[in-house]
Amino acid sequence: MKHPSTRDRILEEADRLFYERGYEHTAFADIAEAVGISRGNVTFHYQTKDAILDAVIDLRLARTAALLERWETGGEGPADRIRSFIDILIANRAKIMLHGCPVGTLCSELAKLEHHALSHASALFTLFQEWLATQFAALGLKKEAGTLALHLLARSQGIATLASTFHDEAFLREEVRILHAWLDGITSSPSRRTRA
Amino acid sequence: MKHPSTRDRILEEADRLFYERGYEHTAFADIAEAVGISRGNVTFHYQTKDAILDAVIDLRLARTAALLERWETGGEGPADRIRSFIDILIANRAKIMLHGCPVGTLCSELAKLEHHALSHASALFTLFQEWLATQFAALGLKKEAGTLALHLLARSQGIATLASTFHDEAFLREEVRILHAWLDGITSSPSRRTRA
DNA sequence: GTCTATATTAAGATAGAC
DNA sequence: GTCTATCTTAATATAGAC
Repeated sequence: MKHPSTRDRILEEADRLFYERGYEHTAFADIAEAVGISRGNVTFHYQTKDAILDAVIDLRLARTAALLERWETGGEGPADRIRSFIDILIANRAKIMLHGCPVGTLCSELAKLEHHALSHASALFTLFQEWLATQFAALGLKKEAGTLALHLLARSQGIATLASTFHDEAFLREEVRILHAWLDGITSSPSRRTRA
Repeated sequence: MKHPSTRDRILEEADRLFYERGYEHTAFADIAEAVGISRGNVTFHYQTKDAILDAVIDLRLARTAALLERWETGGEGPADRIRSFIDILIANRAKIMLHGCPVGTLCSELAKLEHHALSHASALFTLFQEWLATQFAALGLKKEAGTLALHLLARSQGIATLASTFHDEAFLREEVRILHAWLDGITSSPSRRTRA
């Protein structure tokens, strides 16, 4: 890790730039400049831009899986694990207010481009969804676990979209508070869970 | 309206293409082809692409204002007006599942581009927000009206984002059902409104 | 108002020297 | 592995004929 390869540094900068500027708006030259190498060197390591995108998605998938595994093996119960998910909005609020959610904005862009990598990128959502569904099931909500997981994903997405549009931290914090209240309502009174 | 000017036809096709393909991914040539004129003719009517974008946003603002006014002068009360807003997700589901929300996806793209038109485009959100806040205030929720309006906007955004990522109509319909239940909960028991 | 032709810039991608 | 140089394509935008 002390001496990352040029290939890894390209991947790292591409990951950041695709998030900050979007996939299409990021040029080979931008990546090369960020790494401090020539354009030709970038194409030596990754022949096409699509190849970089695929590698970036794989990197994000691996990091997401590792994050979820850390949360899974953590000492807290399923409710606290779901709270960890909700609190990403707070932990990453600075970047979210500038660039939105890295998963949602990538999927939205790829959907508009009708890019074949959309199904690859949407696996990021699926990772979160399945993990969240596992937590809801562990709370005794096995039947609605998948629906609740998608619902929470959608709520997070909407918060990120509006927070980045208005660069509004107060809104983001208020919505996170409401999400925690929603979760509390689910864990304490299961019969009312579909109301929210 | 029977004989729209070339300028209006350019605007109409640009509006559609910016929604379907995104702003940056739409070229002058695409607009010209859709209208059935030459590229040079497009630039005769709109000198720059940014000028087209500004005109498209103005068009959307005018149409949104007209829509909200129709709902406002309609016979139903504030709760039914909010239901009209929620039901756009159903009415426009085919396009939403393909291209997402026209407001949210435009604002997300412009935020990534750091485009100066973002503040112009975000006025679309503000139109909806202020109108929704008026309805919530009319329901006797004057104090929380602004927060509730933003909350509902965020919920709609999240639904549109996931619906377009997964092209999933069942998810969209289920989430609309949950939104209606949320609204019912607010109108019937105000003390629990911030829970959802 | 509409067209063709063109200037200019930038991007993705390739070839070959070192 | 890294660079410079170049090919090719496509995009915004302009100029000028009709």
